[in-house]
Amino acid sequence: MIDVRLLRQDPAGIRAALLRRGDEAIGVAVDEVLAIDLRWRERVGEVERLKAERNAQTEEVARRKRNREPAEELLAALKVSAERVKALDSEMRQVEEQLHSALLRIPNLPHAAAPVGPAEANRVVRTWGEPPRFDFAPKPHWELGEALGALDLARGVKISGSGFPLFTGAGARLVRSLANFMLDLHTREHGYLEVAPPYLVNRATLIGTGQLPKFEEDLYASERDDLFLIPTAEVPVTNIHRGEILDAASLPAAFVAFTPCFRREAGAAGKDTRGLLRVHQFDKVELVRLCRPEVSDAEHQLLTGHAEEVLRRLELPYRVVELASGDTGFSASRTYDLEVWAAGVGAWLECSSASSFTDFQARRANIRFRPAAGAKPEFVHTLNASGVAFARTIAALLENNQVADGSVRLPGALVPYFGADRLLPH
RNA sequence: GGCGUGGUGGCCGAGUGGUUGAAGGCAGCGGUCUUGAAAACCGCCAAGGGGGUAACCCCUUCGUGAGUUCGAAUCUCACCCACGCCGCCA
Repeated sequence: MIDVRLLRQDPAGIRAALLRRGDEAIGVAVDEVLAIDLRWRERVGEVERLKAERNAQTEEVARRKRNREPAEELLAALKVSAERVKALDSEMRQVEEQLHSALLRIPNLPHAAAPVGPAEANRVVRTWGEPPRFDFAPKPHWELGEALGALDLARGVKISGSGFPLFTGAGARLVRSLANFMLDLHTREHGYLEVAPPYLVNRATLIGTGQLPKFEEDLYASERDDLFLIPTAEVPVTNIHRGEILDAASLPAAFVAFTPCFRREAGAAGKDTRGLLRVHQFDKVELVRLCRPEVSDAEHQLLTGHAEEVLRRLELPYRVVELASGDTGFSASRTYDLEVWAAGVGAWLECSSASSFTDFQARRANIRFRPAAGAKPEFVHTLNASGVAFARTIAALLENNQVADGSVRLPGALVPYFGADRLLPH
């Protein structure tokens, strides 16, 4: 949620900044917020003056009752003004509700340093590693996975439908190895606290991180309970401290969680959906940080580095892409995508998104900290990054490390977790 | 699912329908004392919003919403949540 006071102070500037996202509808939404805010402020003054008057008269009644003085004529007048207050107050609260719900639909301000424009303006900021060369035609991961007995997509379809991969044998073990490898790296070397959060969350939680109210159709829901399957661990983990005032000494707070992620991918049908490229359920190790506002840019770089380290240890060539304003997600201010090279499909696959949310989520989720003892609470800044998502990483691992004999080599970092240095065909 | 108990400030915990934004305690902050610290004692300590250059003034908030009343933390109703017991179950 953006700060409505900033919007009041500099409507033109905020509007222009938001329009860097390239969506004209945002301008309309901003104008709507400004109009509602104006209406709200017109009413607040009047209602509060009326209430102050009523409160004073009510106190006078109390005083007279105590002194056993008559108060009949006051009581009659108060009956009338009480009705009036009630009417105006409920009208004002309605406007307030409108303002709040309109504000929840305004995206975050793009970071000043982010490139401006649509996805085509995304900028590659660095590249690591060399794409492997083959003296044969490298196969895509879905062929490799089937041949290795690691992936059974057809039966995943039977059980649940397209986009629900079934990992088997060495594939399932690879999933488990990756989870342990990443969790160990982030907890032992990067200082994260491991958490195992709920996978079903309520509306307040999803509003906190920004998935609701605007993107309900992207979520799987258990309607009877009004609960939703998490699209990412960012959602439950960022909400751990929702509604709390944190001690400054506890910042930065750093959490890591291994969870499945569930995405309906409504509207994405047919695009890059072969094999593991775009699925409805995938596993992910997620990093979440809460910090003081003044260090959030530095925290963002640090966090991105933590995610990159996973790919380096897995010896996967990758590039870091800074998203342009128009391609940055609703809640994010600035995002670096990590894209891993996959030799079989011959493409860069997004396997992590490292974002800074400034105070946008903190404001929605009401996560604050006290800068010093006795000082006013302030909103924290929130950040998160995948560290990293499994499905596409597995695709890249299989495709990049395939050998002519049909086996797949594993990077040294995974060997102790997997218990072997390669996957062998059946 | 059934029955029961309960939701009050950063935390614990009082609270007869009328100076209760809310006793008391803990934590925190400032001070006295002390070489320093601890202890003891004294004082200050909620959040959000509107207005004002400022001092400051005003409004709201005791799970949420509605109701009764001139006035609700307190009374009524509905809902939500937590805990306990029973039932079902990994």
